[in-house]
Amino acid sequence: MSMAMSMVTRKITTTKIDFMNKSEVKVIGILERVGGFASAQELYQLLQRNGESIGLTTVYRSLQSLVSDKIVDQLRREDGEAIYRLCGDSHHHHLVCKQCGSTVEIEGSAIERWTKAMAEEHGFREVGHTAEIFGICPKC
Amino acid sequence: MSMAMSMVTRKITTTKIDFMNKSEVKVIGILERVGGFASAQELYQLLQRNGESIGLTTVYRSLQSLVSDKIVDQLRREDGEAIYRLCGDSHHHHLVCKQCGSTVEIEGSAIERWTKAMAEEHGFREVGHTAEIFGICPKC
DNA sequence: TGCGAAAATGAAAATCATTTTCATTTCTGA
DNA sequence: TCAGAAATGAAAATGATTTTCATTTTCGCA
Ligand SMILES: [Zn+2]
Ligand SMILES: [Zn+2]
Ligand SMILES: [Zn+2]
Ligand SMILES: [Zn+2]
Repeated sequence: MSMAMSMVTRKITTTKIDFMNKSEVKVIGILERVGGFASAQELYQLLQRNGESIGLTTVYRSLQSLVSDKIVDQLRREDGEAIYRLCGDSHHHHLVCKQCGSTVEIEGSAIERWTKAMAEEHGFREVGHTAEIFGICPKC
Repeated sequence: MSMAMSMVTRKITTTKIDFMNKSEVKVIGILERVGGFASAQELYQLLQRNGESIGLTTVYRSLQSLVSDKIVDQLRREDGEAIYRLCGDSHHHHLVCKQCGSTVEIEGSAIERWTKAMAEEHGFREVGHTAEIFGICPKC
């Protein structure tokens, strides 16, 4: 559907290696710096602050393309806004303070196993998950 | 509407009914008829077709209220639209098909323990959590 | 090197779910 | 009965995302 995608599809006939266009490289660059999830709007603002010349439309288009090429993961915040991150960033979860908003990244090997087990038990494939813990931190 | 009546009769055994207004009862009635997830817009249209007099704003307001009372579950479709469904009383999580939207309620004792352990480890109190699994179901 | 086609870009408009505003109606309890 | 509170919904506002479309850039090839 997207131009970038059809281009990739066509050129991939022999190898998986292909180039991305300028905008996609910029988006990947900022995602790298962010190191985790960010929304399209946030990425756009970060790029602006970094002095990059790129339009919001193009940020959205690049993200779409990167997602459909499996280079970027797309999830949803609780309010429905889409958030993106580079595939391969280490997977983790969050412990968030309801009061002050401070966040702790936590490892979730237990939850990873639980997810896998539940999915298998019900015959689901291509499984992903979300898990966040909310509470009140020691300081609050 | 007979559907709503049966609902009222059933819910009277709980304390929840005492805090529900007319619109919330209507919304619960249509959710019962739907029997699964539906968006606010869809519920509104169904209510209209059923000849119910209720505004879209009120549907949204009722859903918000029911969600915060833990009577209704709120999830997100892949496109970010919120979807709702009547929820069992006990705490549970969901296994949702990305393709057809079918859902399975799952027990999460493992994840409950994980949550508690993580919270304790970091000194958090008054802890709650969210956890959903997304994948493709056997039928799809 | 130059040209025409294809791809990329982004500003502005459109879309669409959701929220807010606010005036009106309905309910409640003394 | 009546004043204040709660509920309602139409219309406007919001905000993310998509679409449109005119312009610019890149690419393939002679
Ligand atoms: Zn705190
Ligand atoms: Zn995980
Ligand atoms: Zn399915
Ligand atoms: Zn749980």
